[in-house]
Amino acid sequence: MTNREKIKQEALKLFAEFGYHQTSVRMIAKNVGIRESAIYNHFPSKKDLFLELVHDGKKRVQAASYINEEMLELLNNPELFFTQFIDKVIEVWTKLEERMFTKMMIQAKFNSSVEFDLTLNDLFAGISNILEIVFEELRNYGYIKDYDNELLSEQFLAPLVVLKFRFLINNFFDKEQVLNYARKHASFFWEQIKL
Amino acid sequence: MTNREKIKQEALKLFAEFGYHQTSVRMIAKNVGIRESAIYNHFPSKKDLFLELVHDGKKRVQAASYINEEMLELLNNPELFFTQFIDKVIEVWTKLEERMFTKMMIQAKFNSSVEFDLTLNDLFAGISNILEIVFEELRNYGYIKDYDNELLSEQFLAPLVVLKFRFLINNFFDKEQVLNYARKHASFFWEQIKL
DNA sequence: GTCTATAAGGAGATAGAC
DNA sequence: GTCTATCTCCTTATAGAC
Repeated sequence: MTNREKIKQEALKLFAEFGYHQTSVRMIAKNVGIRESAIYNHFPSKKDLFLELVHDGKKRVQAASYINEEMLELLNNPELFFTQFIDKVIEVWTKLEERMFTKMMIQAKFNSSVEFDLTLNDLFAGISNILEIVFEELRNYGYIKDYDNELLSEQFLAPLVVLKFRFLINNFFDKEQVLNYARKHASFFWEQIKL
Repeated sequence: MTNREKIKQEALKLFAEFGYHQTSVRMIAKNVGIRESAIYNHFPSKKDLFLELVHDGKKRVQAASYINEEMLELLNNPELFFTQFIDKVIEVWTKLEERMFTKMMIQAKFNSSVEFDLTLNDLFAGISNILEIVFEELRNYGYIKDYDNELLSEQFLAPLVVLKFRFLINNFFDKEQVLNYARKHASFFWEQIKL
């Protein structure tokens, strides 16, 4: 791993834990094992380093896949589909890099310090889009009651978003516990909307 | 208004907007119209000032009432009850002081900088407790399906929490729009759980 | 590419006059 | 209680040797 990559890795870790402003270039350098000034050989400024992390994370978030071919074929068994979908979402969300990125993003969003081109909605857009397609299909099959796709998507997602925020803040989570919680909510949701 | 009160007012405003660390004692003093050193006549340190704001906010949150006698009598008309309950919650949540305090809290919680004695759950404990009582009553009356009170409470609350986070981040909201969104979700929720 | 040294400025906090 | 002046430390960033 090059020093440039190490810098990005440590920066993400520290930005996520302490926030952008509370993380100094000195801290990043120390964690990498180089001097502060060496960082400026790779990035013109602290802000540019941050923006590159945002850019990387944005691409990763947009590329994240919460669904595959096999799962789409499970749509005729919605309960099973949702179980697998939830597992996939939690699997992606609990990856260390994803957690650090989201935490860094949310902190930056809350205090209007650094401007950057990624909204909170962008973080959940991938899942929302899939959900709306899924509900459309389920409705066509006559499996669910007739509600607005967007409303259904928000209702399904909200408890998961709250769950995610909670474990990001606590900086600790038991993956099994998170999974159980998410499955319970998905199961409740399905019970409500099924025909 | 005394200078001490002014200091607290401006500090809350700035901590909410920029976060604890990104707000300097100098900024607070400037907004009040005094010199930095004068602040130390009222508070031994920046941290103490912050902790006093947390203490005040905590008391306010714990004292917040989302329900009254008349509303409890509406429990035999749950749909109307939930409409009024939602209106009350949004009314409390959209108050300037409440918004600033919550935003300050969440920022402080996300970057584990200052330690203080208030969890994110505390912020929503008041509403959760009422909801669990409400669901207990509604079940006794035979109005709703038999689900765990805690699960129902979380499902009801989650979309509202997400809504709150969203408008805190955007720092702007149209109260009518927020109300419509909240009512729509409450109405959906009621449709699902009613017998 | 990394180092040492340093600049320039902002931070929290204090001393002492009024 | 507020002021001016100041201390000490930490910040981002740069210059120039190796």
